[in-house]
Amino acid sequence: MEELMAAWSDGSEDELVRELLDNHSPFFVLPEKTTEPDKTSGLNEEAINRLISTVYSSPTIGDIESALSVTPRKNDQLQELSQASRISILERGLNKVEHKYTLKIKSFGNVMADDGYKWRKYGQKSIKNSPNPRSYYRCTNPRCSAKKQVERSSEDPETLIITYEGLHLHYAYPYFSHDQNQYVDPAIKKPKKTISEAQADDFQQTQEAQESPTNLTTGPALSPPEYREGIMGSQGLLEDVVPLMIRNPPNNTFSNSSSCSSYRSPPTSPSSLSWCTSYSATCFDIGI
DNA sequence: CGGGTTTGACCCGCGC
DNA sequence: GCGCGGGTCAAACCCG
Repeated sequence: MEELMAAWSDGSEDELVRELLDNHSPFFVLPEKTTEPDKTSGLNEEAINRLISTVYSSPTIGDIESALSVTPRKNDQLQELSQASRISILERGLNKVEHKYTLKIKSFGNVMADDGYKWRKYGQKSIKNSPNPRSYYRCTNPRCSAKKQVERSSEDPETLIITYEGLHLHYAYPYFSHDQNQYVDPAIKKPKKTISEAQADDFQQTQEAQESPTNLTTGPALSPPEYREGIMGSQGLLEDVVPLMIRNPPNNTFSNSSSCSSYRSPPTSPSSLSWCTSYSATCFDIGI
């Protein structure tokens, strides 16, 4: 496992750039061209360069904020919710420390915060001087090294502190779902309930996660049912997040977080870039 | 049964 | 060297 982790953190940028330059790659949708009927002809040099530079640069708070300020939705209800969520996100502060992003959010009522990714809990530790433990999660996709830590603020028990590490912009919570069944494409098999339900005692943060990452795109036209059928079948969704998400410093100091975008499984999909995204929700269960 | 959680052990870096 | 704290592992456990 270690080896694997190490392995996929090498040469990721090259991989990415190659992918970016591939006009036919289904995994990248350039921000301005997403609505273009014919994607293959829609890529221009400028856009490519922009993406490439994006890949090679670190994300900034500004990037995230601007991403969050996009309103790609036509769905009124969601839009409304999103708006509120976005505001609350930005107000509460998103911080970047080193290569980690920390997000503080309030757990308003039974609103559940969900980032649309499926996480697996792999540890929990009690924190010194705090009654609340910290939970450790990692992306369920074995190819993804994205991790997050969730803990409750000691000052304000209502506030959750989520620290994201690794790719996939897990550090940005674009939208929060209030309603269980938003965006559940009937054609899509409903994801099984996860983690959350089982233990979302505190915040009852249960819900599907269909909506979130999609909205991160700076592009105008990505809609939620990007979650095409085939949970494992579709590896996609990179288009959901790629403009912001895939950013690694060129040097190796950040190596351990380049995984998602770099690893390729030889025989299967040529571009297993971000299918880390699953639509199953994850909730914050911060200990009990 | 398979997948996810619990939870104590283990590892490792750091300060003394 | 030692203790401490944060992070991870992994076996046991739980649950649909």
